[in-house]
Amino acid sequence: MSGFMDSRKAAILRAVVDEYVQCAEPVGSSLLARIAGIQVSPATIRNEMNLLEHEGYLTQPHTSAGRIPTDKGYRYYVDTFVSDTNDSDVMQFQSVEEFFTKAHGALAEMFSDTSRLLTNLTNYAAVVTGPSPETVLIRSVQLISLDPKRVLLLMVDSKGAVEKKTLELSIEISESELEVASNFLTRRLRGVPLGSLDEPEPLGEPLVDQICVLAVESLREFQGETESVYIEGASKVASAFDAVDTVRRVLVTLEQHFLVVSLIRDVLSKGQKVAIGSELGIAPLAECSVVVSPYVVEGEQVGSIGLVGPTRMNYPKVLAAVNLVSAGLGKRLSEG
Amino acid sequence: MSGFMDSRKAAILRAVVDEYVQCAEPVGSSLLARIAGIQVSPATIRNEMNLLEHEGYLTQPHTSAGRIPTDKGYRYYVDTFVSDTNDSDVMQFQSVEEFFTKAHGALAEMFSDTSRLLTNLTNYAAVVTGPSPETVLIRSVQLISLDPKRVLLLMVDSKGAVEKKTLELSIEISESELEVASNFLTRRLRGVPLGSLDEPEPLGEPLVDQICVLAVESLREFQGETESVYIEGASKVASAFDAVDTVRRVLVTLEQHFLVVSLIRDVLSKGQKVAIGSELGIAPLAECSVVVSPYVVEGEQVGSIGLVGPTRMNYPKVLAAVNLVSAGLGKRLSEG
DNA sequence: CCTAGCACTCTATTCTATCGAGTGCCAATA
DNA sequence: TATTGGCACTCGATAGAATAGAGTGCTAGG
Repeated sequence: MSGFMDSRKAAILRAVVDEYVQCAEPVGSSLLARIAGIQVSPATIRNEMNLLEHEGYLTQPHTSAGRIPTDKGYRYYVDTFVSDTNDSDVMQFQSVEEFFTKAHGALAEMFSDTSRLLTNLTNYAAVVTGPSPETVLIRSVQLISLDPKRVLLLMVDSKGAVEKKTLELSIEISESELEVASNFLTRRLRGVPLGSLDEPEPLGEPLVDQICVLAVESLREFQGETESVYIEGASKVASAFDAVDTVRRVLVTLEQHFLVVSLIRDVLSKGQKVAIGSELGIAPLAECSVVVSPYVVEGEQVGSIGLVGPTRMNYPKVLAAVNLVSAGLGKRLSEG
Repeated sequence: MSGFMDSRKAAILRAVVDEYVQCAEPVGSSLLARIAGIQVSPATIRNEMNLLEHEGYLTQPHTSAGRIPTDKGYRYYVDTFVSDTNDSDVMQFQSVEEFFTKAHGALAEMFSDTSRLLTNLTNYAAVVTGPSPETVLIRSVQLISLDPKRVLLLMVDSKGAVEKKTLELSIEISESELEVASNFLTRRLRGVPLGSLDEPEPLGEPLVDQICVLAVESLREFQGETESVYIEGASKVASAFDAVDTVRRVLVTLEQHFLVVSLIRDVLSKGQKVAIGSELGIAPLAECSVVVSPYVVEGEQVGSIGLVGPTRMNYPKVLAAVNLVSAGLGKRLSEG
């Protein structure tokens, strides 16, 4: 067992992945001999494939079938043959470019539209996570009277997102007092990260102070809510697998947003952009791969986009799409 | 052919639907004779079922199988046996009640949480449509300075929803001028329906007037964006059908939000709460039924909720759930 | 080191036979 | 006249056997 990957073995592995991704059927030695740029006989290819199987890169569904890649096989393929540079074809590039120049509107729509764009580009499920609360700064705080005992708290953050909440008061408060409180809060909290809010010093006016305390309390709650996730492409999942069981399992998993978010976070924290099958550590997603990319706004990484498809996916194309969309989103958000 | 539905035939039809909804298998005469409260022999039941088939209420998958209901059969069942009153069981009622008393937060989250509630109650896909722009009144308009030449326009509407847009100015404007404009716009536009905005009379200050015109223009654009749809429960669709093709078709259709919205609108406009299979007039949803209910806020019907499941669904339970949730949502929105 | 040849394995397909659920019809019955 | 037991019939579902073919591993010879 020469547990070592010479260039011919690598070429064969590559060809198996390419072929299987395209046709979804186990690929045999004779097919490879015909197709690939490998000028050796099927018998030689069989020998190599045998080695590749023993080393864990390929597997056989059954004795008399061709080979399909294992997760380890995909991993080698991705690490060796898929470049992370944006060498995508021009058509895609243009459509993405166009999308981001035309796109405007609220942040939430921006994210969900981006998610839809990515799912349509790739035909797999797309995930876009909004900015995490640590990177969000408070820009403005407004208090708007709904009726004498209820006030709407509005917060605008540094990314232009708006959060709101209704405050219930035990006592009545006048519009002018609200204005004082609004101004005080905005002046005091502008530029403060949403993640690190402390109590404001009292102003001396009991009514205003009371509402300020209430407001800061509520602002803290926004911390959790700014964690937003946009997942699109359920129908693509149904197209990607032919066992309805698998479809169900994957969709159920994707509906647990926190799970998807932490999954993406985990992949990124390992410095990876791709995670394959068992690498995900989530049983229902054993047949899935995830491709992720953070996006950068004004030099700062604020969120990430991801893609969930079958392990048997076109990695080069998907990686290019994810890179492109994350770059586009970052650029767009830096401008607006 | 006595093309007339006596009470025994109706009872048999009812039993077929009940049984088929529960077991998903064609039901035969002997099973019915055992189960149902019908005290006649299988032979008699066969005769009745034969009639029901010829009249279009039942059908046979193949000669030697039991019967399953047709769309017409389901329709008769719903019209005859399913009451539209809220006689749901107490457990459900409590959990829904609890949800709506605890629920708070932004309108968008309210809707998507409601959609999730309904999909979890019923195990089918849920749709919640937000208020249509005609019924929305402006409550407050705020202008917030981002930098000297850019201003964030915020609008709060009568339902507590917030819309925002960044305005790009050709000239610089001071914070105090912004405050004047904010106050003017709020005073002038409070209570005006978003659907019918006209130009404000000029105030005399050119800078302020210019930004007011710009703001009103932008407010008009919000009209389209307040039309919101929240669809949840893709994984439930995957569980409801066992043909992956059907799952794919249904999911693709549900992703076309405008289609779903107009579907619900159509059903409601006919004064119906249930539409079954072919009645929907949408080929990919031939195997689906839709249950809808408008919800009422402060006496006015502002939106609707809907449910999409297989024709073979538990209509009484689903109708109760939809009614309950729509009532809860309406009540909650009337308060907040 | 490569490759042609060959025996072998195992799936997928086809065909047949059989089983059994459920029917429609008819004659008997209350 | 309405109901029912009896019965022949239909047809899908299941199982078994035979076949074809794809692809393999191994070996021996270039």
